[in-house]
Amino acid sequence: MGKQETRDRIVEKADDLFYQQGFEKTSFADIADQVGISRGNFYHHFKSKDDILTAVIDRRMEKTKGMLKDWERETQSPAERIGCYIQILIANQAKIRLYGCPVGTLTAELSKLDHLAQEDAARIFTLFRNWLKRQFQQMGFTDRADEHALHIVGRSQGVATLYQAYKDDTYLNKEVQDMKSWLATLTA
Amino acid sequence: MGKQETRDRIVEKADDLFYQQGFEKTSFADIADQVGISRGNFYHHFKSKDDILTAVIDRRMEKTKGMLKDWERETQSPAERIGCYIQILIANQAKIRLYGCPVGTLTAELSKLDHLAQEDAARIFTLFRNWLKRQFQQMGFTDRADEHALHIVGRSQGVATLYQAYKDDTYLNKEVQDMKSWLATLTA
DNA sequence: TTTTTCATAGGACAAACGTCCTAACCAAGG
DNA sequence: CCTTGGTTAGGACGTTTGTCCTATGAAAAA
Repeated sequence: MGKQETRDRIVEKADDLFYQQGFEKTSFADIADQVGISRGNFYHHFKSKDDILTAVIDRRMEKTKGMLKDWERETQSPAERIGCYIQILIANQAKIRLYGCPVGTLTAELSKLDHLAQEDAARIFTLFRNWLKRQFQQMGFTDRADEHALHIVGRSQGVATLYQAYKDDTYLNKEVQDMKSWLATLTA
Repeated sequence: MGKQETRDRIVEKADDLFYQQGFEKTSFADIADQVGISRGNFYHHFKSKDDILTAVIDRRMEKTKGMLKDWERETQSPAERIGCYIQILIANQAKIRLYGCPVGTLTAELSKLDHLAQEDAARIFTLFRNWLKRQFQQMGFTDRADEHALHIVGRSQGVATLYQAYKDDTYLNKEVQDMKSWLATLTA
């Protein structure tokens, strides 16, 4: 197997495990089991666990960029695009129920560990933030575009956290609806 | 030193460390160093690490109950009491900046670990939820009291998460103000 | 004073951790 | 064919983990 392929599979499985178990809890043995390679072989691809974390964050960045591009292609208006963002809570409902928001839980964990990569993880938030900001700007909100962007990112985070805690579908749907109403009244 | 005193000091320090570093990351050695006792001595007070976690959650429950009682004593109206809750974000600003919300981050971590105590941790949320619900009921919201309670708990969570990620004081203040405005329009 | 109780220290224990080394393997190039 | 380059498996390493055992010391009970 080529080097790149193995590397990609390591990053993919590490990504899943970091999300499902947390970074600290996930060991090389866990990742090796999932990928199907030996423990010692890791250091031919990554020089440390932190190195894998960096690769995982890069991967999430790229995947997020791709998703945002997809949304732009699939929609007609900026308001509709913001709707796509709000809708992730529903689209990823099953995973959020178990593991929370991948971005929020990782930044929180890395922040506690005082890990250097915390800022990198927060950049995924920034990706959404700036993209949403652009949508609000296109809607005509020149001054408060960034403020609105942060607002719905924050609210989504809160909903994800509480949904993970309570696993209450009614709450999730209600809040998603509420955010969409907020967006609608903003437009009007 | 009496048994109860040592036990209390262990729980107190463990509480801090679980908050600051996370449960998984915190070892017996960490706690022992903070308390100033030997590692082996732990098992005279707790039979496992999970046992300490249970004690820490109990402690947080009691402290939360005390805080809610304080708020009831210090205030005149239910709306003012809800204001106290919103204000925690400001009161605990310095800690939230570094470690996030103690309740939200713990439940998220335990949920990923598939830990039995996850439900116990979520009960601290319920403490706030039911208390807020009662305040909303006293304000006259009979039907939507619980809904409103969950709403502001969720929003606070989101603000805490994003504040921990960005450490942006302007955002924090803006969102706190926004929640207070929401409360005010609800009253009107 | 002698005896008993019990909180404590310190180390043993196996397992797991991240890291590193080396020998075997296999495909491509000569 | 043989040689080379790089991917791989497997295990060694020192450390740290949660857990447990035992001897010590001091205070309380006799």
